[in-house]
Order: sequence, then C-alpha cells, then structure tokens
Amino acid sequence: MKLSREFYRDRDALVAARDLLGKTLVTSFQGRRTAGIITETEAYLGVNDRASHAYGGRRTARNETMYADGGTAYIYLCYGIHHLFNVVVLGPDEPHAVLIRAIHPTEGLDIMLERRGQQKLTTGGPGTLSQALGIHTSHNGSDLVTGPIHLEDGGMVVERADMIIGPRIGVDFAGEDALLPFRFRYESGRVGQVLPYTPT
DNA sequence: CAGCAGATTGACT
DNA sequence: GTCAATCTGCTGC
Repeated sequence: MKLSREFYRDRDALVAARDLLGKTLVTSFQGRRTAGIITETEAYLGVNDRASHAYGGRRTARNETMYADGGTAYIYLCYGIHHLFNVVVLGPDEPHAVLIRAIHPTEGLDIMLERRGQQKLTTGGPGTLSQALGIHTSHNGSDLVTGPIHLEDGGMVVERADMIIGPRIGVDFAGEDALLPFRFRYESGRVGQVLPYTPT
C-alpha cells in the first residue's frame, strides 16, 4: 500500500534511508506504470550536513524543494546530465532528504528498456534509475502522496543482516562528513557490516 | 563575467 | 585506467 504523508513526516533522513530499503518506487506517466524495489539509499541530513545541498541553510532555486513538506520529490540535475531523485522527509523548513541510488526493476521492464535505449536494463545508479522510471527535473516538487510518483510498502522485510552500511559516494568535498555511514544497501545473503572507507 | 567543481555515466585507451 | 557530456552555483577578477 502507498506510503502516507505521516510516513515521510515522522522520521529524519537517516532513519528514512534505512526504512526505504525494500519499499517500491512507482511512477505512472501517461498511463505507463513502471516500478522497482529500492535497494540503495543515502541520507542527507539538512543544514548541519556538509554534503547536503542545504548545508548552512543554503537556499537556491535548485534546492528550494528540500525545504518543502515531507513527502515531496526533490529532483535536481547532476553534472548537467543526470536527474537525481530524492525523497524529502520531516516538515517544512527541515531540509532532510534521501537520495535513491538503486532499484531492482519489477514492473514495466519493456518501458524502462525503451527509455534507457540500451540492450540491457541497468538501474544500479541514481542517474540510470531515474531515466528508467521516466523521472525528470520537470517533476521536481511533485507530491509523493498525490502525484504521479509514489512509494509503496509491498510487505518486503529487509533484515539487518542483509543491509550493508557505508560512507556516501562522491561527497569527498564534505570533509569529515564524507566519512559518515549514511549509505544503506540491500544485499541478500551478505552479513551486515560497515564498508571500509575507500576514497574514489 | 570566466573558471571550476559537482550526490554520474558510458565510451574508449 | 582516462575522459567528455553539460547545467547550477560559488569564487574571484
């Protein structure tokens, strides 16, 4: 069933990043429904997190949506090319967000393949999953409770033993905050552990 | 206003 | 392993 407004308001980005593993991300544009199970997330903890776009209370046209109410989609363009999808949590003016980094496709595989324009369907990165699901920066600010993008609880339970926790990717500019274990990945059969820090 | 780096990806040496 | 693609925002002239 669809996640409610309260789900998004009632937890900060760190807790939400963990709780969103195993949930289903669904898009429905022009009657074309595509979906996948969330397998990797990252938490961005608002104004005190140096890796966050909202660090220090920064507010620009691009990151304005981070300050919206919980249950809003924050979608921004990364490296001028990739449309990265984030789930805003907590209340207005509490700019916490969870970046969805990977999904396991479950519905509309043919549509996703067509959108990707590749021979093989890959949704293992934040840019590729957005393209597969048809998510675009034009959907920035979309309401996840009433809009064309939403999340569902499909009853999947992600156990701690199948969860890998490690530092976030591509945030070396954030100094010591780059080391924080704010990335969560579902990997069946693996023992829960903290990944070693490996600068890229 | 110019330069640069960034929550990335895929093509290529 | 290297590098180009190309939009936003920050820094410095």
